[in-house]
Formats: sequence, C-alpha cells, structure tokens
Amino acid sequence: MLTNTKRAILDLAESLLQDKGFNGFSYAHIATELGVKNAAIHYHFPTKENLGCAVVQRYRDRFQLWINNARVKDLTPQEKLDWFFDIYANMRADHGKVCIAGALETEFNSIPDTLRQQTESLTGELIAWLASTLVEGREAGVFQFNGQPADKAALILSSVQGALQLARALGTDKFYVVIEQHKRDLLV
Amino acid sequence: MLTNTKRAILDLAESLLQDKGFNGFSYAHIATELGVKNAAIHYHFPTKENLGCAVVQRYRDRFQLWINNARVKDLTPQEKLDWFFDIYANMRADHGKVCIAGALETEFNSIPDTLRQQTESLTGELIAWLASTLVEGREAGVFQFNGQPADKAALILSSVQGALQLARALGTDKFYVVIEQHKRDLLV
DNA sequence: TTGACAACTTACTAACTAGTAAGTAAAATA
DNA sequence: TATTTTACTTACTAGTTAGTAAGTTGTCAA
Repeated sequence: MLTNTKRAILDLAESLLQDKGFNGFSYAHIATELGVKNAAIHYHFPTKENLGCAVVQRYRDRFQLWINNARVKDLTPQEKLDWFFDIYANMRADHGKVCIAGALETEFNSIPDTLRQQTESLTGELIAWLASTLVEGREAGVFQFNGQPADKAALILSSVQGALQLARALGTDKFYVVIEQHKRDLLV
Repeated sequence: MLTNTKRAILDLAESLLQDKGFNGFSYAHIATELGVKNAAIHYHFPTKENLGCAVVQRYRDRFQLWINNARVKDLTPQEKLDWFFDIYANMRADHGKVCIAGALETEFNSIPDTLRQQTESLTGELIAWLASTLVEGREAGVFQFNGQPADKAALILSSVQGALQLARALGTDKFYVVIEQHKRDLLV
C-alpha cells in the first residue's frame, strides 16, 4: 500500500523526470513542492537511485497492466497503434513532457547502474509490444511495411521518442506531423 | 582565431554534452581532464550558458560549411542521405554519443534560454536540409514516400535522434536496424 | 626597454547537492 | 494500557556547483 506522500513523491518525480531529466531535479525541489522536508523523501526513497528505479518500475507495471487488459488487448491493430500514439500525444499535451525511456537514455552515462537496467527493461518491453502489434496488423492485412516487424518497431519507437523532443524545439505541430507520417507509411 | 585551450575546451564540452548531457558535466570535469584550473574555463567562457551556446554555434557552423561544400552538394540524393546517416553512425561508434539537438531537447526545461534558442536553430537547420534532400530525391525518382517532404524529414530526424538513444539501452545493432528500415521505407 | 595585453593560477564564495542521525507525535498493535 | 512502528521534522554534513577577484607570467608591439 502506498501512502499519500509516497505516491505524491513518485508522481512528482515522474513528472520532473519527464520535464527536466534525472539530473535536472533534486530532493529539495520535490520537498518544497510537496510541502515536506527533504528527509521525508529519503525516508521513502533512501537514495535518488531508489527513487528513479521506483518511478520506472511503476511505469513498467502500468504499461504491462494496460497491454494485458481487455480494453487494449481486444482492440484492432490500428486501434492499438492509435492507443500507443495517444500515450505520447498526452505526454506532449501535458506541458511538453518527453518519454521516460528517452530522457533516461540521453542521460544514460550519468545515471546509476540499476536505473540503467530499468531503462533497458522498459525500452525492451515497449519495443516488444510494438513489434507484436505490427505482426498482428500485417497478418490482418491492415499494416504494410518491408522488413522485420522488430525493425519497423524500433523505427517507430525511436521516432515517437524523438518527436516529443523535437516538438520542444520546433513546436507541438511537428509531433503530430510525425504521427500522421507514420500512419501514411504504415496503413494499407 | 581559437587558442589551443579554447578549442580543447569546446571539443571536450561537446563530447561531454553528447555523453552525459548539459546537466551531467561541470567546469571541474573539463578543467581536470585538460589539466587546467576551472577559472581558465571561465576566462574563455564566462558562464556555462556561454560555453553551451558556443558548442552549438560551432556545430551549426560546421554543418552549414559541409552542406554548402561541393563534396556534399554534388552528391546524389541517396549519397546525401547516406552522408547524413553516417554522421549519426559515427556518433554511435564514438563511445555511444547522442545527437546534440536530442540531448538539449531532453533537458530543454532545465537549460538557459539562449541555449534553448540555439537548439531551435540547429534543429530547424537539420530538418530543412533533410527536407530539401527528400524533395531532390523524389523529383529524381529515387525516393518514394507519401505526404510532404517536411513531414517525412521530421520523421527521419526524430528517428535517428531517437535511435542513438535507443541504442544505449538495446545495443548498437538497434541503431543500424533503424537506418536500414528507413532505407527500405524510402528507396524506390 | 617598457608597457600592455593575453592567458592563465591561486584562493575564495554562496548556493545547492544527496544523504544522515537523532528526535517527535500519532497511530497501530500486543 | 503499554509498546512498538510509521511517518515524519529538526538539524546537520561533506562534497560539488557555477562563478569571482586579485595576482602571475610570458609574449609582443611601440
């Protein structure tokens, strides 16, 4: 069971990670924002490494819960893809946040080791689900692409991740333009 | 004219930016590595904001120099695209560095304002050149894609940027897989 | 030869960083 | 009711951060 404070810390840490990066926020930021002392954060998450890992772990759990839930599982391949794109569109809409995986990969060489491992797991899970959805869509005759599904999945994931970043420099429009281009490239 | 020290600072700052992100390195790192005192860095670049801007400005100048040089200008569209992909492949090969634009966009909300503007300019220039190359290739009948060249350019740029990050989590192979997929998607 | 300037070093600061040890108050448990 | 545990606060530390002021040294032009 998560206490209110613990959940609030995780929520804010996730938000800050997507907003400013792992090296871009501190325990003091979280404490001030939540109206507690920074030792309270250390009580729930002894180190920043723990906090970072907990954020990613919760994100992974949430993703697994969704993709194994009937509300996603029973969608058509096109609807699944739209659901996936919508996750990223919602990040863009939410104060221009970026993908957790992308943020952590960018700082990969300046974050703790266990957080790197969490990042690897998350990225692997995202790409695996995308690849399986591409297979399903191609077999159903609604997606069209050359090469291996895993390769096309890597292209799409890298692109939506990159598009959230690109949109910070060039505007929200550029994000949607990329999504529409993917659909043009993929849909029969 | 750049002094040796000033150039060495810029080189190392660029390298660190691509390796650890803007918030992931300090004046002390640079000073120690170069065997000078941190005040020497401040002598050439009074603030970290100045240093960051100088790194991006030099990168932009270098890119403009290349694309306006006959050795790139006179290439076929396919060769131009390969030249572009090779820039990123070389980053990947060079200790898994990522794109400067991608790194700064990820930290967009925790970097100084003038550095944000530099990031916008750089990203705009990269995408504009890519778009013009796509136009040239489509007119020559060697590239094939639906929609506007600017949209396809945004997709490709976001993807190579993202692929360098993805490769940190999933290995170098994933970077090359994305490049090959782009070629399959694009080439006639 | 002198004076000016460039390219530094020495020595420092104030603010911030993650992290800790000891104490407290309220709630759960025995 | 007594005791333990949970969820904190108070008060601190050692290390790092960007940034500064004043002094030093070598080069080059007048």
